Amino acid sequence: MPKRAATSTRREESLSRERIIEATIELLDATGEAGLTFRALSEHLATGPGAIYWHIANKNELLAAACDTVIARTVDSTPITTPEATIRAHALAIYDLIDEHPWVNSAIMTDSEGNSPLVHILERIGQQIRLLRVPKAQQWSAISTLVGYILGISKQNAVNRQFGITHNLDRSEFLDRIATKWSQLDAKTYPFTHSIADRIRTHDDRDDFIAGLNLILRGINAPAR
Amino acid sequence: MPKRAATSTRREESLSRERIIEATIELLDATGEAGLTFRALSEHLATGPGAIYWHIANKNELLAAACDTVIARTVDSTPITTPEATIRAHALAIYDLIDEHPWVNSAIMTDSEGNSPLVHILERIGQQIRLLRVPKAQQWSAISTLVGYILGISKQNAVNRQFGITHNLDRSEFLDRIATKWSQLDAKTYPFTHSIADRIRTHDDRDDFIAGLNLILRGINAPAR
DNA sequence: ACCTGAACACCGTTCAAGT
DNA sequence: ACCTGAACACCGTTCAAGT
Repeated sequence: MPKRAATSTRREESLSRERIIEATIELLDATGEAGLTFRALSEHLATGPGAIYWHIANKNELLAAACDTVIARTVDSTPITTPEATIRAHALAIYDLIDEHPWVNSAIMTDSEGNSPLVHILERIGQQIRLLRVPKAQQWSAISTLVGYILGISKQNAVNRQFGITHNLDRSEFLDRIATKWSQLDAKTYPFTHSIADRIRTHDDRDDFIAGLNLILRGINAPAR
Repeated sequence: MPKRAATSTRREESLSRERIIEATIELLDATGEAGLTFRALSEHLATGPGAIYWHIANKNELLAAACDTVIARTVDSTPITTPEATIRAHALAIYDLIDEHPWVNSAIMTDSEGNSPLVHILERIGQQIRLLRVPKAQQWSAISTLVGYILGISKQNAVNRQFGITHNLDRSEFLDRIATKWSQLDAKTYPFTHSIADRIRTHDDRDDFIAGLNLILRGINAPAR
């Protein structure tokens, strides 16, 4: 790591894969996924759009590499305590990461030059599954369910939030509209949706995420029937 | 429903929202999400790209409407038996639907002209949650976890499968490459990933999906600690 | 009222030409 | 070896003009 105290962008530095990825992350955070264009990125790097192709194969690889960098940073900086608490902490860290950087969504399952962002998550949570003394035969379903749940919910949450932002909707107003719509549904054909219409107004997505996580952890710990 | 025995496309019929959506579904199934362009669609309908805008606001609405149609059909044609079996049946039906029509992925959370595809799923599964005698206070977390899990995993599965198809990878070959990559990781820093490298070779995504579903259902039925 | 299709303002990617 | 930027083959969307 030869980089040191590079607070702002320096133009004199030559192009490099690392520098391109750093600029990509900045651009994605600043302008969102739609804002990442080769023209904007090359302008940010004070070069031409073609120059980037010397270091990176295409847009997919660019996104994947940015994603991998950001996931690794998050996992590495989340503390390890007791198994269940560590799983919760990592789950929430990833949830919050994707919430703040919704573009991570699109690239988390792809891999850039061989190693996928997924492995960082898999490893950390897998180690805790072992510590919970889950029998070897059930470790796979435990880990695949957990990781699938964490990524699945986090992704959806990010998409929803982003949708709200791009259509600049006020959250409570938005939920209110759904609640109203649901309570206007025919109570005979939609009795359940009707009955929980009010509940959606006060719900918190992050709390729901934790509740589901607890449900799964309870299932992992419960004796098989 | 005035349509009857319209086996192939008829040009004489005038344009309509319904006809456009039907053509959209056909085009999406035939050529995938990338294949849905206004130019291709208008050609399919023997008209110009501008004509579609008379009936539909934009591409988002087009996708949302196609998605809603296809979800409603699936939910309506899945049988209702015992609560747990019905939840499983619907979960799998949606899993398979998204697997077969991966484009559903992009639109399932949006809504077209007021009603979201989500409501169909919510209602059916919610009714079964009630029949399981889940206390009122826990119904919300149960339904949001279940629906979140079902959609989350199904979506990821569809993305993965689609990735495999567009890069035309042989599945077992692809898994083999991941397994090899994982087993080549440093066993000290990646002990867990290392240990399950073999497991990934034989795993079945649909089985994992069911296993996770069972874990959640077990958690829903288990007594709170 | 409904449809047409040229035109506009963008994309990702390529590639001859430069240094 | 690395960079430039014009050019290519596309997009979604608009809108004057037609019927």
